[in-house]
Amino acid sequence: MTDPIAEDAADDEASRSVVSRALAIIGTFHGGRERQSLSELSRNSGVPIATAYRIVQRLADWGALERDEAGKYRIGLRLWEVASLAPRSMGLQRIARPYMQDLYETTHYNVQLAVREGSELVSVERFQNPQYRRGRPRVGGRYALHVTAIGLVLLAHAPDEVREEVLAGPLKRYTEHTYTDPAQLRRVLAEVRSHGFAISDRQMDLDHVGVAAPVFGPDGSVVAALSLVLRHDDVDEKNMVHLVRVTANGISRALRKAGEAGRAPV
Amino acid sequence: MTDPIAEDAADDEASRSVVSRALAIIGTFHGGRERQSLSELSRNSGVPIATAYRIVQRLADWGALERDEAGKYRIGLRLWEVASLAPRSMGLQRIARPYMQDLYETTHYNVQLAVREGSELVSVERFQNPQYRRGRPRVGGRYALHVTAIGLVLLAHAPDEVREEVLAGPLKRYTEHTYTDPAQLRRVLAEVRSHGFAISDRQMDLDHVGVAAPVFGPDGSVVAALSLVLRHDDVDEKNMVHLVRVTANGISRALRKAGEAGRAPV
DNA sequence: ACCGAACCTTTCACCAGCCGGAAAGCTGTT
DNA sequence: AACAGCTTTCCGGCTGGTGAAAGGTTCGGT
Repeated sequence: MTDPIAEDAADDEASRSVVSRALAIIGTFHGGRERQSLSELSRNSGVPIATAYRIVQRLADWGALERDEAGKYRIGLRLWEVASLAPRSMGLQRIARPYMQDLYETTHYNVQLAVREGSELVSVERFQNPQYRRGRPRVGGRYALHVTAIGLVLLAHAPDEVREEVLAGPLKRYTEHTYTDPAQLRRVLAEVRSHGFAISDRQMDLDHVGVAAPVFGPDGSVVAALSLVLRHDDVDEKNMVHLVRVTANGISRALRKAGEAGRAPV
Repeated sequence: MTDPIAEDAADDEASRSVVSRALAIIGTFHGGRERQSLSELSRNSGVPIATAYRIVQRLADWGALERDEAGKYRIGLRLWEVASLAPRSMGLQRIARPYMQDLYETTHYNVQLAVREGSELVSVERFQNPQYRRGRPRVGGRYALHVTAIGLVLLAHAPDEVREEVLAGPLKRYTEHTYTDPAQLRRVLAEVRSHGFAISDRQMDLDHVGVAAPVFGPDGSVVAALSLVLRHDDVDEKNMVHLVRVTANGISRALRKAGEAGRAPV
C-alpha cells in the first residue's frame, strides 16, 4: 500500500522524548488512515518497532488506542472522551449547534462552523443536506484559509503575522476564480473586515458559492466563523448574507452569556 | 477549591513510565474541570510538578494541550482532531446523525446515541429539544448502565462477564422505580433481549420515560443503542417503541452498507 | 502440505534521558 | 514591602527506555 501522504517523520530536538514519540504515533492517524497495525504505526511515525510496541501497549492500556477484531489499532473511545472537553471544538459546538440547526432548517443549505488553527482552518461542526452532500469538509479536517468564505473570514481576522504568512506563501489555485494574487486577496480581506461577511463565489469549485460571517468570543475577538454553502445557480447569495450574519451574532451572544455564567468557551 | 472528585492518583507498576504520566495528566480533565493550571495538573495527576512541567510542555508543543489567555491549560484542538477519527464515536456518529435528526424532527423529543465502554455507557451524540433540556447526559460523559433505557439495552447485550459484574456490584438507586434487585434486573434484561427494546419508566428521575433499541454492527453484534426520552405524562411511550426500533434498524443497515464499502466503523 | 514472507511478541544489557528537590523569577494580594 | 502561589530553570543520581535479535504466529502462494 503506497502512502498518499508523505511520511510523518519528525527530526526535531525534542522528538527524542518518549512523549513526543507517543504523540507522533497517535498523530499518524488521519482521515483515510483510521486503522493501523503496529508495524504501520512504527513505519508511519518513524518510531522503531520495539519502542512503538511498548508505547502502544501503554496507550492501549489507558484507552487512548483500541484493538479491533483484526488486531489493528484505532483511536480509542477514552481519547475521544477527553478530547470532547476541548473548549474550542466541543465547547463551541455545544453552544452553536441549536443556531446552526435553525439556519439549516430554514434554508436546507449546508451549514459549516470552523475555527482557525495556525494558518489553516479546522471544521468543527456542520449540517448537511443529505440529498446533496459534498463529502469535502470533514468534521475534524484541516483546509486552506484563502479559498472558502469561512476561511476568508478567519483569515481576515487572524493576527497580522498569520495573515502575512498566508499572503506570502503560495496560494493554491482551485478554480479560475480562486484568489491567487496577494494584493487582490489583501483587498478582499479588508472588505471582509469592514463589511462583516465574506463571499466565496466558485473559488473552491465551479458549482458552489459560500457566505460566511464571524463569530465573536466574550472578549470581542473572532473565535470562529459560520458559513452557508449553496449552489451558485440556486439563489442570489446576497439574500443569504443577512441570515448568516444574524445567526453568527446569535452564537456570539450565546458565547458571551455562557462566558458570564462562568464556563467560558473560547 | 475542594475537589468534588477523588484524586486520580494511580500507583500501578506501569504508572512510572513517562507515557503513563502523560496520560494521567490529560486524564485529569473531565466535565467541570476543563481548565487547569500547571500546579493543578500536577496535584490532580500525582505527577511531581517539575516532571509535569516538562511533559506538559511537550503536550502543548504538539497541540494536545493549549494555554488560554490566563495561562491555564485546556485540551487542545489538535487532540480533538485525531480523536474525531475514533471509529466508535465519530465514525458511528457520522452515519447515525441523519437518522437521529429525522427521529428528532418527527417527535421533538430528546434523542440519544450511546456505546458501552467497560461497565458504563458513553454518550456519543444527542439531539435535544431546546425548550426542555436536561443538561444531564453530556456528550462524552459516562453514566451507569442499569438506570436508563439506553443503558439497559447495552447491558442486556454486553458480554456475560460485564453483565455479571454490574449485577454483582452495587446498583445505585435514583428513584423508587430504579432496579436495584439483581434478580429483577436479570429478568428485565432477558426481556430486553427477547423483545428487542427497553423501557425505563422514571428510573432515572420521576419525570422521564426512556425508550431504547439496539444498533447492530456489520457482524451482527450490538455496537450502540438509540433512545428517545419523553416526559412520563406526555404520551404513552408504547407508541414510540416502533419508531425507535425502526430508526435503530435504519442505522444498523447504514452501518452494514458502510462496512461493505470498506470503511467499517464498529 | 510445504515454504517463505510479513507481522507480532518477547527478551536483554547498556546507557541516554528522565526524575525531582531546590531555588530563582514572576505575578498579584494584603 | 513582605508575602503567597505559581511557573520556570538547573543539575546530580540512577532508573526505565532503547533497539537488535530471536522465537512464535498467521497468512498467501505454489
